[in-house]
Amino acid sequence: MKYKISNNVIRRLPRYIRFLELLEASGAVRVSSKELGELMGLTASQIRQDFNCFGGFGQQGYGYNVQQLSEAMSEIMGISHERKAIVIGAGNLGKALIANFKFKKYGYTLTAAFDVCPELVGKKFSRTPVYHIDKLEEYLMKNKVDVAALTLPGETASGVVTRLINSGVPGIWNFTRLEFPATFGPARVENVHFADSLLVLSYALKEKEKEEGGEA
Amino acid sequence: MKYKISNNVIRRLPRYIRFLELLEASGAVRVSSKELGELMGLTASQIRQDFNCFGGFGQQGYGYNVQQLSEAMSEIMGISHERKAIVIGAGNLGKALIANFKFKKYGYTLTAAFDVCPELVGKKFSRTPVYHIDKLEEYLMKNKVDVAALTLPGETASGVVTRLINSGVPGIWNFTRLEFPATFGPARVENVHFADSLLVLSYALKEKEKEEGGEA
DNA sequence: TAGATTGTTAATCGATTAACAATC
DNA sequence: TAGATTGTTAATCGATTAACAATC
Repeated sequence: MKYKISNNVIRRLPRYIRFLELLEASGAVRVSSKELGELMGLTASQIRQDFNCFGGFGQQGYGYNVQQLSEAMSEIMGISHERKAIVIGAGNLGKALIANFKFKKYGYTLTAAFDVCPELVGKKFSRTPVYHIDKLEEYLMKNKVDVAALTLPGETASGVVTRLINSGVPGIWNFTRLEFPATFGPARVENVHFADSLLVLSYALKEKEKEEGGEA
Repeated sequence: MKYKISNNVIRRLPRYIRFLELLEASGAVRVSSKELGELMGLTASQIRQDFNCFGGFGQQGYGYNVQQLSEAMSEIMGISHERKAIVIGAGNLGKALIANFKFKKYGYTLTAAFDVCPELVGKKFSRTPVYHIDKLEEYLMKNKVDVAALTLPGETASGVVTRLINSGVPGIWNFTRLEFPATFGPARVENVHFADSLLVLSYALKEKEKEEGGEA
């Protein structure tokens, strides 16, 4: 169970969790790798290989217990670590995270937001207080923070990342147009680039149009 | 130049574009696969292989012209198709897209937003009018739409997708908690799941902690 | 020309799929 | 027990890397 798990596998795990929760919600108690594969568009073989990176969750002749498997996957992703998050930048995207993102569901408590805008500082959104970004170090000194979500303009992001790392924040969830390396000094970074996915969609549309043009 | 390009390559292209634009902005005129590889954390070999899926953009002994290459990549992604987009759901995330996302930069014009909320319907955000979702079919009848961004609650997303597809919208940019297949009937779908990336970050943090624990 | 770097072929590596014995 | 389905090994496939001749 303990060597290096490939990145491909890791990135499939959250997807497994989502589908398993869906199954759970629909009342399914057990699922076979074949059924799950059909649902998710994967081969049964791949699913079994993926799961067996972490040990045997199934039972021959039966399949997998949906709830048990779902919990095991969540556990592997570290959902029970009781982590703390902050949001930096309380613009629309920051507010979207504050108001709608289910931090709790993924093991996080959102403890604060930061912004420069005087109209926002001092307010609360969905019970999350907004502090001035100048108070960042002070806050980090007093409060453990595992992940900072960057929802601020790209121009200012670079400096903020330096400050976060200097204050020992280990996780950066980056929504800005900048990209930081996955391992950035002592920190771990996840970059989310909306534009990338829109471009991939554009490409798919182009391909589709070509196919249709070709057929006609 | 014309067979099937692998998904891995396609998903790397937007990233190439981003780094090339960065280089361009920094005033670089030429770049070698070696330099670009060091910048992006890829091998020079892989970069040359990727580019050569689409034909020879470089020049032996010289490298690649940054601007030319960047434009060629953008072109491959179909950036010049002059596409139209709408946003469905004008909550925080919808507003974030409307206000901050550079649709133009990626070849899109954002033409409308839709919502159910009476406080929003009839208003404009950053020059984008918000219509009632009941008017969706009417709007789609009169206006070509290539991509609909779904920034509404998951509960209502499924029905909206059916309506979009019935009205012939070919592209779905899905930000809800639901997941649709990449090819969903005649439509092409890109799913964006914030939670997936946060979980991957959680996993990375867990690994980091384990390493540090191990060393100590 | 000599040096650099591409485009491209060949080699390697890793990931996915297939197969099947183990076993519930 | 017979049937189903896992866990796991072996085979295949595809993606990445290495190598090098072509050429700017």
